[in-house]
Amino acid sequence: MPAKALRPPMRDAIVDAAIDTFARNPGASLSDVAKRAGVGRASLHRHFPSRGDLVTAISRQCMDEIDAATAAALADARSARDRLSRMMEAVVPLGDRYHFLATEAFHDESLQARYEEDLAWVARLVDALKAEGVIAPDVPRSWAVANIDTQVWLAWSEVAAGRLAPAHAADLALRTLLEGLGR
Amino acid sequence: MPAKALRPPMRDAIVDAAIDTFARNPGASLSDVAKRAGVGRASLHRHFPSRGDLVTAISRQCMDEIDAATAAALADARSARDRLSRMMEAVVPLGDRYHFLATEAFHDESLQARYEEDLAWVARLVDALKAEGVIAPDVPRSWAVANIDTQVWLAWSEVAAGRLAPAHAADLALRTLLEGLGR
DNA sequence: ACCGAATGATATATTTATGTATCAAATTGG
DNA sequence: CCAATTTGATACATAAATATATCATTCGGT
Repeated sequence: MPAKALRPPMRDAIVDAAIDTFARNPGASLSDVAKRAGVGRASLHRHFPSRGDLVTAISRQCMDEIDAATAAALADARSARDRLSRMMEAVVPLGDRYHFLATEAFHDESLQARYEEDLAWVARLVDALKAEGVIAPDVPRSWAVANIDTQVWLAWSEVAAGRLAPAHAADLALRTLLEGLGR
Repeated sequence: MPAKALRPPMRDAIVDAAIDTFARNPGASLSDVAKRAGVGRASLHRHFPSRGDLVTAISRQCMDEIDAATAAALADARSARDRLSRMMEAVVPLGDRYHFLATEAFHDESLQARYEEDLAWVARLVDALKAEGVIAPDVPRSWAVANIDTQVWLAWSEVAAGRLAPAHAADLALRTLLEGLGR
């Protein structure tokens, strides 16, 4: 009877379109975003007075989605390797979100802090993977972290380009990380 | 006595500065480029009437440098694996150039064709690596190509950030491609 | 020292993106 | 069906980047 949010508000459509647009072209104009969202530019400004407001909203949304997806995926992981595997599977479909955060310079202080927490989480995951012998000890931590980021984005790109199925892409990304392309 | 080109012309300084600037921020303004090159913005417009002219000049320069570096490095390579290894070592120091080309949409037709040739070269290299058993047969060609591109850029980034020495970065990139981070 | 070319600084015009205001039309909720 | 809100279209203002033109100064070659 309450029937809250029966119709997803225009705000969400704009945010989705903006993520999509900015992932492909970080310098895209607000007209581009409005066009992709199928709304007038004026309406966009009603929901997000300035470009910065939109970017902040996007950032928060991306973090929310990624945090939620990983939290669910990691619920009953039993090892670091398991956590990596589940994380990749969960995050690859959100690769555009992930990439947006990775290339965005945050103006909002709380978002900045939250993002750095996520980075630190990956760094700790890498350490745990080393402790389990999954990642070699002589691989620099920064190299491993950068590669995890990259493989997620790469996998998403291949899916978005229609060259790979989501599950296959995530599998290839994980395999490339842990065993390379060899054999 | 001819003493041609004793002092590198300002044109080269601008191109170098532009590559550097655009690699870090694709949306940088011409003022940024001029500042980094240490020249006036008016002088920049004398050598490159429009932004497009500058971008085209950069693209050509990047391709020239990369083609020259790889041609030299591949002179006496005896296997596909050898070609990959030498190519990576040669190209990682030019990673900013490489990445610029990979993210640039060419307006010039001849540059577009030349770039696609380079892409096709990498694709053939991947096929040869498969034939040698260096790359597994079930790895999609597009995945391998994308990973080679990415590892070059990643290695350069780590070098540029001062986290890795050039030789170490190229080695890690090659190893990550062929064996992953594992063991 | 002189001359010509190239440069930097400055001014100005043009374009593009951004942001604001207004209003008629459409959609929603009652 | 009606009223209130929301939307899209339009017009307008502002800011930033781009592009062009001018001129005094500097630099290199002679």
